[in-house]
Amino acid sequence: MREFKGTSVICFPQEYVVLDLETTGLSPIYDEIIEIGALKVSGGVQEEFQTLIKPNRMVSYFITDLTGISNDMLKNAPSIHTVLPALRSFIGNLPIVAHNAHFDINFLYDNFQKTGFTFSNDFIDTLRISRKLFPDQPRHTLNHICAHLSIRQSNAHRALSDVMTTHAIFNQFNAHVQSRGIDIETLQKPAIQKRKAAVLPPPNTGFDSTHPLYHQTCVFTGHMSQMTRAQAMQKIVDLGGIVSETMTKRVSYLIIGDAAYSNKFKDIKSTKQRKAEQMILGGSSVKVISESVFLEMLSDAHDRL
DNA sequence: TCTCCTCGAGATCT
DNA sequence: CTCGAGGAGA
Repeated sequence: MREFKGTSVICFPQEYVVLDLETTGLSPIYDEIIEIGALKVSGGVQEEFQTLIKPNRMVSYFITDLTGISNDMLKNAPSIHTVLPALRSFIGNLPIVAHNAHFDINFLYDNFQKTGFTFSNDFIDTLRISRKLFPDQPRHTLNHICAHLSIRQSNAHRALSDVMTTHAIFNQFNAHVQSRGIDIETLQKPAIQKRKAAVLPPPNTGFDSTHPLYHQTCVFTGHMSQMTRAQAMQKIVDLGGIVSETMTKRVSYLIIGDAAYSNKFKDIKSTKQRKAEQMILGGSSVKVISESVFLEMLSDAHDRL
């Protein structure tokens, strides 16, 4: 489905089309476009595209309330089929800039396809860029970004107005990247995956030397159901224990998460568990325990406090 | 240590 | 959809 859909890219090209749609709802399959707004930036010149579109069914009160677009306003508007050819030539092969671009791209793709046009333009999603540039921001809606960057919005939820807002955001993102010398390539690539869960030093120095985990080396396998692996590691460190990544002869406990494996690996033991069983056959005293038994050992520590 | 895969959580558009 | 976590295998 949507075999020829373009790629989501992160870049700040010289030429592009900022675009926004108003629709009868969120579903590209069941809902229809009622307004198109676009701004083409090409060769240092800006050109606007704006039109209302008459859908085949009524616009709900919710949408009229949200956008200010009423059925009466759409009464004499052109149908989508008469608008699409002009939009297609307006856009050309330029990349599309939009906020939550998949929403607009999917609507356009489906409508273009029905009308016999191809649409495989790449697209630049300001939502995605915002999350990359400002990961500490709690939200990345158009409204939140505007407040954060001190951008003034006018007539929100009308297509061309939102286009201008998105364009202002896009320009500020560009300036932010330029001024800080942020490498676009590193933005485009997925973030570097952390291999190890971060574990902080224990808060206390006086450990309970009688606790069963004290000075014991522990290894995890499988998904924990009651807490994250990082939290479990922290518990062990806080009790004076040691966390290891690999099964070696100095490991005392292998802790198996209770959460189910994916269907594909159901009933298949992890390599860590097989290694532990081999070691036990060879005379090792490593103990293989379930997550629930591990949790009991932790609560045992609470009883002593 | 590295790459590839799967899964779940969380978020945005009208 | 995007991303991070975690497992598997080399």
